Amino acid sequence: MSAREQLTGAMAELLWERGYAATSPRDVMARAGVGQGSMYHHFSGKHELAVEALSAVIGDATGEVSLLEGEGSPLERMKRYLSLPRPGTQGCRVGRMTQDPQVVTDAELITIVASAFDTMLGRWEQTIAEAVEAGELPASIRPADLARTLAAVIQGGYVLARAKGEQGPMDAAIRGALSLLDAAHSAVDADH
Amino acid sequence: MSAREQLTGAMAELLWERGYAATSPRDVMARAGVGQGSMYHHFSGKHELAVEALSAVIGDATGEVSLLEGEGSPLERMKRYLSLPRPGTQGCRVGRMTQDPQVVTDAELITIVASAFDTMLGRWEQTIAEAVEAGELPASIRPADLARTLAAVIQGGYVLARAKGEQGPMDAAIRGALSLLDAAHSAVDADH
DNA sequence: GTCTATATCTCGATAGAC
DNA sequence: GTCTATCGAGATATAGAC
Repeated sequence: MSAREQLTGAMAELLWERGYAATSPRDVMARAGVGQGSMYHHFSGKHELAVEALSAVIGDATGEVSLLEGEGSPLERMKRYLSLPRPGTQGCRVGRMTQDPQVVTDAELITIVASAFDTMLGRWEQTIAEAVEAGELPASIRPADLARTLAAVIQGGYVLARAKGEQGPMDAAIRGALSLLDAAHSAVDADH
Repeated sequence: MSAREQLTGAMAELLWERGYAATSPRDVMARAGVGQGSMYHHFSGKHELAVEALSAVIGDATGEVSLLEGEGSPLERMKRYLSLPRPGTQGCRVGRMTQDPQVVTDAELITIVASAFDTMLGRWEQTIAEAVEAGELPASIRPADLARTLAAVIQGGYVLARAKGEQGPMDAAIRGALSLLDAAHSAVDADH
């Protein structure tokens, strides 16, 4: 593997483990097993390295959201995506960035994060709209709102899990959301 | 105001604006308008100053949760607390800490954060249980799960708002949660 | 392309004058 | 109690040999 790939891979790992501000170029080079000269040959500095690493991470994460477009009814797909295993105590590799002061004030980095969320929210919105049209959820549900609610449950689940240092709160938050969706589904049936 | 109070106040502000790791003793002293000698006279260092500042912040936040115990039916109280104004783009002063690598590895700080969430989740759980008993929510709802779901919506709302740099996603996430609660409420009516 | 050596700054803390 | 001076370490980057 080339030094460049070693560096972006190490940066991606460290962004997840420690965030951007807390990761030094020295940390990245040590984990990549590469000298300082290599790093500054391939990248202008920490910022550029993070841009490339974060873009790769977000490519993976965006791929996972395609589970919202697979087989099954819209509501089944929503529940399936919510139920994906998520390592709560490690935090979300994307959402984590929004709490890093150096990321939020870095126009290029925060734009990458924002557009990743836009993509995800767009898929959520579409699937929820399909569920409403199919009569699986009440017409009172606004897809744009519920998309943000469900994305927030996942992001907030990471926060609660990290606060406790346990997986439990993440799983509980998801279960609660599934039970609300089931209840909402019952409500639409009752109207028919 | 005493130098000590200036220092804890300044630290509380900076913890919110920048987090713990990104706040240096120098920053705190500058904002407090106090010299280095004063700071190390009153506190052993950055850690102890943060413990005192964070404890004060959490005292305030915990007081706000008492809205879950005021007047009105359980479901009304839940919706009222969810609807409190929250400055999304600034982030949650408590939840923010969980993404800071220096906080998570500091046993005393993360314990303060964890116990704050425990207090809040306990009040949520009790109010939800009351709503189920009162027939405002279906019996299929597990209070411990839904408590974490609704806390996660708020925490996740902050994440989405910071990603976009806008208040909108926070408000949308709350609206979506309220609409799910309303739908769940309709479902229990239908069963009677 | 990759390395080591070095420069400059800031961090978090200590020393000691007043 | 409050100040300034200073320390040792690490962050981020540059210089220049190979």
